[in-house]
Amino acid sequence: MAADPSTSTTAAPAFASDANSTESWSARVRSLTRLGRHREALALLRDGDPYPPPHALALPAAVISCTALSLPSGVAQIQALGYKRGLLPSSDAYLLSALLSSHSRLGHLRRAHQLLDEMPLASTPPTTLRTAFNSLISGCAMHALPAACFAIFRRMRAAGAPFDAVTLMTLVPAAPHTAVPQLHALAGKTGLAAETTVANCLISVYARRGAGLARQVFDEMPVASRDLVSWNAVISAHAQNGLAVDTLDLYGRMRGHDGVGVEPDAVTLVGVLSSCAHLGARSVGRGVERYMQERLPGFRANLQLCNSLINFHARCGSLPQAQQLFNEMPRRSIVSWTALIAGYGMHGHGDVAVNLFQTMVSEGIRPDNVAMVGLLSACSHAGLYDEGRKYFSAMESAYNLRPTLEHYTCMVDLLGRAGRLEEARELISSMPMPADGAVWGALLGACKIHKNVEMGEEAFEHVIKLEPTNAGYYVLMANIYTDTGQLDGVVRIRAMMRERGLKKEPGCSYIEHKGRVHLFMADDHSHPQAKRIYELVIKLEQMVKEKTDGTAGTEGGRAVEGHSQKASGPLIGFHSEKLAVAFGMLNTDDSEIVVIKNLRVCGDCHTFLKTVSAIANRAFLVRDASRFHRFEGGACSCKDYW
DNA sequence: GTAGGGTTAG
Repeated sequence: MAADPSTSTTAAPAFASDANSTESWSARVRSLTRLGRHREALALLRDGDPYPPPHALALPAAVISCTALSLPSGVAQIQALGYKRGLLPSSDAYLLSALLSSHSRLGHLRRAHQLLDEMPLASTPPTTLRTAFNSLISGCAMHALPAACFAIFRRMRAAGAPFDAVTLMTLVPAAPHTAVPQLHALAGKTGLAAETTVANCLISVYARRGAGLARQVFDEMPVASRDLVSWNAVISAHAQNGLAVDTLDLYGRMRGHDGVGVEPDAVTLVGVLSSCAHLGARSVGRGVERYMQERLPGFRANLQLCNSLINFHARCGSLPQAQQLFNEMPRRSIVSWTALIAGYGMHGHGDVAVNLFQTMVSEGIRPDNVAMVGLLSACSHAGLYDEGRKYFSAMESAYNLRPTLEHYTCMVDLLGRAGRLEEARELISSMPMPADGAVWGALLGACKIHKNVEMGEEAFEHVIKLEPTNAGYYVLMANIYTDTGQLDGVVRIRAMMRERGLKKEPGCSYIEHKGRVHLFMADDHSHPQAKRIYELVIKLEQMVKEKTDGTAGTEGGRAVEGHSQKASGPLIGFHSEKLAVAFGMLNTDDSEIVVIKNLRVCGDCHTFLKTVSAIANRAFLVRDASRFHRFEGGACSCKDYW
């Protein structure tokens, strides 16, 4: 074995004055292995003085180094040496475990089993048995052989070998989800569930199927036994399952009293930033960014963390910051590109998104399904009909990607909003898989824009079969009837909703001011400044009415939120975004007012905000459920296409 | 000295 010249030179001085006993020689091998300098470790073992022969302490390290370098013949040599010196089949637990793990990692599971079979079960100490079985189980887990893991575990118990936290930590992630509660119960019975590592493992595995059980395990842990990994696991569990508010709540607790002695790391922040991005929680996210700059100086080298930050900025209205971060990254992944592409898409800059995508491809990055969703939705938001169609068909022909339901949803949205409703419906019938609620919902949304009752009814029929409890679709259909003057239809839909006990999701908007979040619901009077806010909205309504008199039309949407039975009343709607914007106007001078909203902006509010941006000479950036609208000088960045 | 837990984009 030749030493790697680039690293062996650095190794020499450290050991130059070392004694020549076999122990210190072995210690040198072990330490090189631990440092990941595997070639040097093996070179030392091989080229060192063969007499006296290497101490037993060097052998497990040598096995690890051979494994890391994928050298099965080296492993075999060491194993032979182990037999020759009587360390095997069972007297040196460390060598045994290292060999079992090595054979399993290298995919030689039969050899691993043989080694286990040779062990004299009766005369081997239980702790040695335990590590031996654990090693083999973990090897099988690494090769995604869950059945083998459990077969060995049964054998382990039959042999009377005790299992421990490591056993459970290896089995739990390998187990089919239905078996996890049984392992959990076993952990409880044996007291192993109290081990932090076992609990952490249960949290992360439960998290794959919702946050509920993960949270329960976390909550049941004694506060003092929660370590950084516990917090990261529970925070990620909520972030991954879309529970952004709970994620931030947990983060707050971690930073406060409950997390004493635990400092967030990059993993924590990845989950937190993702939730900030979803919520539009700008001040929390900026706090995270400051924390990174102050406490994690090397964060730019952390791809995942940078990607999360790009996504955060892009989705929270700071495209320039997202772009700058992207430019400064030493290394980028497809995730970095996708976050930026989707960000430009959300802001209506479809052309930029398409250019970025082209650059990405020209740099040799092959698009994946997620990148295509970002690109197609960017085309959709910008009305780039031809590009959207081109890239959709390129998925299969150029990139060997099979379109998923999400891609079809984007395309139905793109075609439908472009007014090509028939084409959109044809696309649905050509799909190789059954359409889901989102696909039909996209068609329904397009029918709302183009006031097409017949096709809307067809889409509605499908969508409520697939998602009978999603109130948003009923509201959409009702709005189509409202817009086309079919009030009997509106009544019918309302009756359906009542019968089914469905309530439309309340609209809410929020704005951050001086580090605090000000949340507004439709027709909400709870804000301390409510009186002034309403006075301003009413005054602006009046001004807007005068300015747009006769030209505003009845741009639908008044049934979207709030008390829409007043739809026939005066043209005053206290939708949440109007309240939030008014609050911003009252409390700031000339900066851009940023509002985050949970539902789509309705046509009335859209007209209102455009006009007010001109009257008051202010810029408003509103993120609604699907994209950004930037209102300035009487126009919106969506060019009224949304 | 051996076996080993948490991570992003739509």
